[in-house]
Amino acid sequence: MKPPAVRVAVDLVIFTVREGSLQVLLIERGIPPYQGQWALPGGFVLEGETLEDAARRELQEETGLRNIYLEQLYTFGDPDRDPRGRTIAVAYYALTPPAQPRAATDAAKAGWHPAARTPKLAFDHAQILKSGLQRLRAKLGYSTVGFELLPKQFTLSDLQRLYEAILERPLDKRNFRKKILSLDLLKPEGQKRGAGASRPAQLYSFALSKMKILDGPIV
Amino acid sequence: MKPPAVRVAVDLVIFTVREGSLQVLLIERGIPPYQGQWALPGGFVLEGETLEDAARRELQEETGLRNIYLEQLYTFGDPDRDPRGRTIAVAYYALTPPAQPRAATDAAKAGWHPAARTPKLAFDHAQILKSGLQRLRAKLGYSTVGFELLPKQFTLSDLQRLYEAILERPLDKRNFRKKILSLDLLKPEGQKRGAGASRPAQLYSFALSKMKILDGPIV
DNA sequence: CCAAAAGTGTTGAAACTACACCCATGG
DNA sequence: CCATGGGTGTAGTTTCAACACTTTTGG
Repeated sequence: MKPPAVRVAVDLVIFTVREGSLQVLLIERGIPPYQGQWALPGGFVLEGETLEDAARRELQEETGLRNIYLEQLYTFGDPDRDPRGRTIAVAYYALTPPAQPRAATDAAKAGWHPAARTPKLAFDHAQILKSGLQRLRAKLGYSTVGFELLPKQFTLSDLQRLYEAILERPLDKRNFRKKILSLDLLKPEGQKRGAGASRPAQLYSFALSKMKILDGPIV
Repeated sequence: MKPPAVRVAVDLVIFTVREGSLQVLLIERGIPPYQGQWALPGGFVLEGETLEDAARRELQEETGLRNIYLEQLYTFGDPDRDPRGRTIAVAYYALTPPAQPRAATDAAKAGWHPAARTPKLAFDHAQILKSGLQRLRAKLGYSTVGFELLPKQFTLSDLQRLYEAILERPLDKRNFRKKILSLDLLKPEGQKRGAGASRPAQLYSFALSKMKILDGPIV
């Protein structure tokens, strides 16, 4: 028996935190199969491209996002996951600060949806999204991935709200701040956040340029 | 540009702990490319097969091992990773108690090698092995994967030696035993291990049928 | 002066680390 | 009786969880 030829796609679980909830970018499919249904952005791996190259190209083509955090998640290869024929999907997840996704090149609608309550998804994308969620939540607890969802400058309250939105549980303010500051990962900047009638908050930026796996738990 | 057809392989990082060290199963390649070099066992995914099916089939064909712990690791897809043409490899890792690998069906030599010092490996298998090692070490710390490397009955010293072999550092005997027993994962069996001129050790078996992610760290 | 969010310490409980001796057995 | 590995407890330290009031600002 000789190896069958297979198509290989990359699918992207792109997360952001907006309006107090974790959201995921979905595309409304313009063509069959699953025409009119929502799906994760993705596309086929081309000749001469690494898997990560393909993921970054799709990211750029479908959303305009570039230079954001990207990590391979899992590979889905059930023989009947795509009605058009054998296709395996290498899933990646990506994290971005809140941003307006550019319309996809093929004019399909793209938009943010709460990750906990999406519309019905095409293919096995519900399962892919679920793994993305699991991974993000787990990694939030022992790495600095969370910082990839914030703009360059942010307050400790911003960071805490982000953790609370993703983990879907409240965190103790004093303990959270103590823990984060003790990690020595943040550089204080100038004051701001005069927004609203309240005391302005210290702005910080992330001291590291790359995601880091920590020795102990954050939360 | 239309999607190119690609071949999809599964490669297996099969670990065991033997003679006090973590070892990995390697096959000596009988055919080009990399003829005569050592490689991870693996093979192509066939029609109608899920990825995990393919991995279990290869496991069985190449080593005779069945029903052992198997988990997807990472997918490697660099365009030039196989000189024969575009091939992506979905890597799995597997854990087995010490066992004699059956000769592979194609009569290639198969054998255990210390995971820390293997001969030069074919393809990008050194990189695949490295991810397998990383994952195993990480997962040892917060899950029960370690138990998959032991026979049905074992002593606490067996378990501790296993942890020490994989992590390559000594652990405190009293703290280790306290921690493991407090997890309430082990069922005591009848005495034994009269082997040698020393006090016989309590035998235990693993109380769970599946690998479990724990709430806190083991080590 | 009021509303809103920022900022700040302490205390009791739990978990972790380091550490040394006696026990049961076979030869 | 000796060598070998099995088995056991405590004390000091660190980490964690719970908890409430004061500060700064804009309106």
